[in-house]
Amino acid sequence: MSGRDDLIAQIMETQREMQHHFANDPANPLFTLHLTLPQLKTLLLLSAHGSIAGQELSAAMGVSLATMTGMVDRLVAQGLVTRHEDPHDRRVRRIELSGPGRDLIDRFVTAGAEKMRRILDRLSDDDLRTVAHCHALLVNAVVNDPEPPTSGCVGFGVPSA
Amino acid sequence: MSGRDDLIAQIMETQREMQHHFANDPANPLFTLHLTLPQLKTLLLLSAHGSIAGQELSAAMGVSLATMTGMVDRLVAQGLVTRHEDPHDRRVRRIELSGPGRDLIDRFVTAGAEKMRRILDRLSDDDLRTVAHCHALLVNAVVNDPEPPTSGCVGFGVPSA
DNA sequence: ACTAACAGTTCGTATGTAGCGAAGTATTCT
DNA sequence: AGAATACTTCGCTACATACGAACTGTTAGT
Repeated sequence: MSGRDDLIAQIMETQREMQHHFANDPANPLFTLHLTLPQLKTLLLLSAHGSIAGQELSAAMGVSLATMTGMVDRLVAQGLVTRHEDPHDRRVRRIELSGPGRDLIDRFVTAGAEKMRRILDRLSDDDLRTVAHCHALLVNAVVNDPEPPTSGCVGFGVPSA
Repeated sequence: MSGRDDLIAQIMETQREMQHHFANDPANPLFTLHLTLPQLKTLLLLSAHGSIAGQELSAAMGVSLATMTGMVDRLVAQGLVTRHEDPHDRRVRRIELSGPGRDLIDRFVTAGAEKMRRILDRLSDDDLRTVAHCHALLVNAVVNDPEPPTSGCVGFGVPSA
């Protein structure tokens, strides 16, 4: 095993440790979320796609159009999504996150930010620069990852720098 | 605004960008999970506590004991948790994650690890050392955070590094 | 203009889960 | 022995997901 492999293994292990630490935190929003998993999946899909047609959304969710209608009805009722007629084809309904829906997903996805900020506040100037440098190089690599995102497993074991 | 504040704001923003990137990934396990949110909450609680008594678990979940019995029944039926009589008090049932339950939670919490590994594989030796150093200092800060974990919001916007 | 295809909604049906309180059973404590 | 405790079962309610069939409105093709 090379030094590189050791370093990578070490990084992966510390990453894993941190992820578990956060997942187990009672402040994890999963502990207070008042949605069902299919609803959360829907909101995440909308977050990824922006505006999407009903047909596409039901296909992406893997359910029938009739089921999707009911689900969107309930999300609309909660004010988390909006539904509009497509300007180019009046048969089509375009669905997207509402402001509150976007806020909820953002808070959910970026959970832990306050704790992270607190930790950054306590770093020395040098360490802070190291972290900033590290983040900069990793965000570039993550966002520009040439592999199709089907090969990895993602979730709120969301790795970051 | 000081240079430190700028650095911190920059880190938080790149962090947020990465977290959204991963959350939107179709490989996010939230898109394929066949559990309900209360079930997932239960599993995460068990992950945090190890072995826990039925009464404690129902209190932590904020539901009645009768409800918790049903929920644990269904998780036992899925092979994700085990239930045993407490050796010190035969009235008490101790519940804990089974092997498969532990695997599922680990995979869930550390989702994205494969993509992360791929990215690390492509870093230069110098950059890899930077990331390792950064991880080392942050994991220490995260795990030893003196603040009670009630003040922050956590989830799979799980910051790392 | 007419017809077929398409997108979405409504309706009826089925299933599963969460949630409760009351009653029952087994165990522990006084 | 009796009271308190921990859990389970039962009966009930509510909600959400999921489906296919039928329906309505719109678009595209002839």
